[in-house]
Amino acid sequence: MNFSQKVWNLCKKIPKGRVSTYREIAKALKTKAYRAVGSALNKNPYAPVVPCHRVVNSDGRVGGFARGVKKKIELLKKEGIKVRNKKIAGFEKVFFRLKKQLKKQNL
DNA sequence: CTAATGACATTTG
DNA sequence: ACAAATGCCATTA
Repeated sequence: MNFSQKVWNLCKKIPKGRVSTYREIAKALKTKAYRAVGSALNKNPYAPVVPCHRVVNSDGRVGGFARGVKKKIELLKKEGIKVRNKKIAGFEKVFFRLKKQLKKQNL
């Protein structure tokens, strides 16, 4: 499994109404390649399969999106996440901690 | 193999 | 708080 494959796999596990960060994904993969995570998501061929719009920057900003940041924000709002000025409202509340949550999910 | 790039993160001015 | 510069890792040319 390639790095990108792992990234997409983790992205799929982000529940609706929650967001994660590139940094957390990288950490979950035991690496610091958050840049590579972003790149992988950018070129992700499983557009509808992988909810890549739920991945944001570590400081709570929405970051970028292949089809336009605006689109990403719209999608997030549809999921129930409030976005103000390109920033996630209650970021800490909707933040999905990959490491912990995945552990609970697996057991 | 070397160089350049990016949906980032951190530090500095 | 904002903008710019630097570092980072995987991918791609």
